[in-house]
Amino acid sequence: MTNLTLKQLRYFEALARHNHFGRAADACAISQPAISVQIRELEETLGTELFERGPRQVRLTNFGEEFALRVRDILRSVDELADLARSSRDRLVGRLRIGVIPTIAPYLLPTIIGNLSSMHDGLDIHVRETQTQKLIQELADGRLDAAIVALPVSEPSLTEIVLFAENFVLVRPGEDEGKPVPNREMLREMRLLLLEEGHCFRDQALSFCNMHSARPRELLDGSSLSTLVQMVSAGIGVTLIPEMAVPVETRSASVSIARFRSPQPSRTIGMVWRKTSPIAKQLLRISEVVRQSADALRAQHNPTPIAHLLNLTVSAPAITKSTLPQ
Amino acid sequence: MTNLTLKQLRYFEALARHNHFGRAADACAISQPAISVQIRELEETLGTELFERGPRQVRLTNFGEEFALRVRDILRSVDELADLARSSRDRLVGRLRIGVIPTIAPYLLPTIIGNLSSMHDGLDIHVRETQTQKLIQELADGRLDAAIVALPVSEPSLTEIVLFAENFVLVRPGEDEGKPVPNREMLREMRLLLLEEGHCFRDQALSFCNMHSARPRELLDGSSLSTLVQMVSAGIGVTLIPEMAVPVETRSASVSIARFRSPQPSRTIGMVWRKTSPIAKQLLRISEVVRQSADALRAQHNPTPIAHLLNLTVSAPAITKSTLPQ
DNA sequence: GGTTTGTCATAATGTCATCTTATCGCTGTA
DNA sequence: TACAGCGATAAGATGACATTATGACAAACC
Repeated sequence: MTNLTLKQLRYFEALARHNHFGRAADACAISQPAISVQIRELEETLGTELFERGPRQVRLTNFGEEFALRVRDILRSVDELADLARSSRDRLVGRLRIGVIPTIAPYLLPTIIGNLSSMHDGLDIHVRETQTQKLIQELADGRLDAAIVALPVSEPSLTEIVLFAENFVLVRPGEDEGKPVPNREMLREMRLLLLEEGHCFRDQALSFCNMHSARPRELLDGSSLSTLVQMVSAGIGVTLIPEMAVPVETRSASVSIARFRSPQPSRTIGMVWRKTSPIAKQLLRISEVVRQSADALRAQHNPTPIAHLLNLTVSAPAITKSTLPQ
Repeated sequence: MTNLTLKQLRYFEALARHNHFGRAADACAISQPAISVQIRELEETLGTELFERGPRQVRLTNFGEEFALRVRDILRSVDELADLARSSRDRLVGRLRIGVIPTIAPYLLPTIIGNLSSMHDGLDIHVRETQTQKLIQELADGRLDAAIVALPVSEPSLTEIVLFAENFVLVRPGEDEGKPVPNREMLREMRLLLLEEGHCFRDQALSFCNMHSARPRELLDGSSLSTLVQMVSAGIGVTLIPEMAVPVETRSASVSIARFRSPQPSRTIGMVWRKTSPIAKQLLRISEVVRQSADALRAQHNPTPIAHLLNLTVSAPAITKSTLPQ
């Protein structure tokens, strides 16, 4: 009692079509005994005769007719499987789940999603916005396909690719416009507003000041860059924000923006995915799109484009300050 | 580049369910390398990865998810095939195409169809009413499953089974009621109305009179027994009809019915089907139903039931005549 | 009426696919 | 660092399936 095989069903279909063992065998590019044996085994497996073998002709039985209808359906479905695979071999298809940290998401995502959607039309993009730690966990769990975070992540199971570097700028109350830019030491004396625990950007900012998260609340916690900027605007303190956030966050706040002297604080933004991800190639291509989107975005607000390589020491000739019109 | 196999799809489904090669292999009652190899080959065939193999877990890719949905559909359909076969192994199912000669059909069919339908509820019965020659041809061509005809057919490729024997009775104008029953010789002198060429009953009647179809139209041709009886009723001649037709055909005609003295003319009605028919067993059972239906039908109109065996010489004690009320 | 032809079934044998056992290599963990 | 879990790989054994050759049988043809 062997099992049903697709081969048997294919032979059956051919025989049902030709009503002739020899011609069906030709159609299947096999010899006549091969099909003969396979049909017999199929019938034995089923426990029913599918064909009525007359001396002059072969004919489907009633049951065979019914069987043939279903078999044709099945074979079509199976062939569609292969088609489906072929069509999605190179094209990225289906759901793409991408995670982004909150200090990037609002500024980069609209552009990225627009570009990706227009380039891969069958793609539906799910975005998850949360802190690095959770993103990495979800990535590892397979609940995300990729994440855009600050590097390095240093997970050996993940591929990291650099997208760009972005500087941090100082956000002060509007009336501080023109005042000398504080250095790190001075910054430590000021009331520095930062994101709450868990945000990588908080750690990056603290790191710039040579402070560590152990140092408790001399500083206030804000839940978003937007909140921080609003608090600065209200004169509560100062904060750092990534360059990319400037256009959006300072639009409706009376604050002044100042760049630090070299070495400017900065972080590297990159994209990560599981090394085992089967869409690694496509993700690499996507990372290109993201990088270009980011470049375009920053060029749009920054007449002097900033090199985006990590190990770059810019000796900024002067302070570039900009207080954007609200 | 091997072909897709049901086995591969089954293994795939198991792995998709368990996300674990070892457990999936257990579920399939095979070793782990077997499933490992088959999945790899499936992926090679498709040209796409179905699973993402992490160090700690195995997970479906996006495409794998889509694939799994379709595969489950396919596997279910395939399993249904086997179920279908099992359920129709003994039960007669689907279409039953049965042919009946015109001198039987109107009298027997209503009962037969009723009985068969109620016994096999999935059965849809197609009836073809035409002359023996065509029935046999259609049977041989596979356009019919069985036929009810007068025996013998003497086709070596067909199985014949006797259903019953039926006598012929003489139909005379109503005013002949009570007149002596003619014998064969006398019959030849009378104006004998018969069915047109091609009906077996015509030949059987002629044969009884020791006439052969070569003998031309001393006699008129009617296209149905009903027509013949109506013509008799109009005084045009006499005719023979099978006993079974009496109740129906003499209902609305003023004719008298007379039985012949022994040896009574008779014919054997039987059922035939291709020896190669896969439903031979079921047809045999059906023939039983037909026989019982016929017996019941004749008993209903004939208080003295007539033995239905072929080689039977009945010395009819008297003439049983019946002119039924219209 | 024997012979030929067409057709499917069966037998013998070879080949390839596929399974099993044994083992490796990697990864995460005690 | 050693160990345990898990999947991949290798080698040998087994089984499925193909091919060629041949048989059986009925139809068709001298």
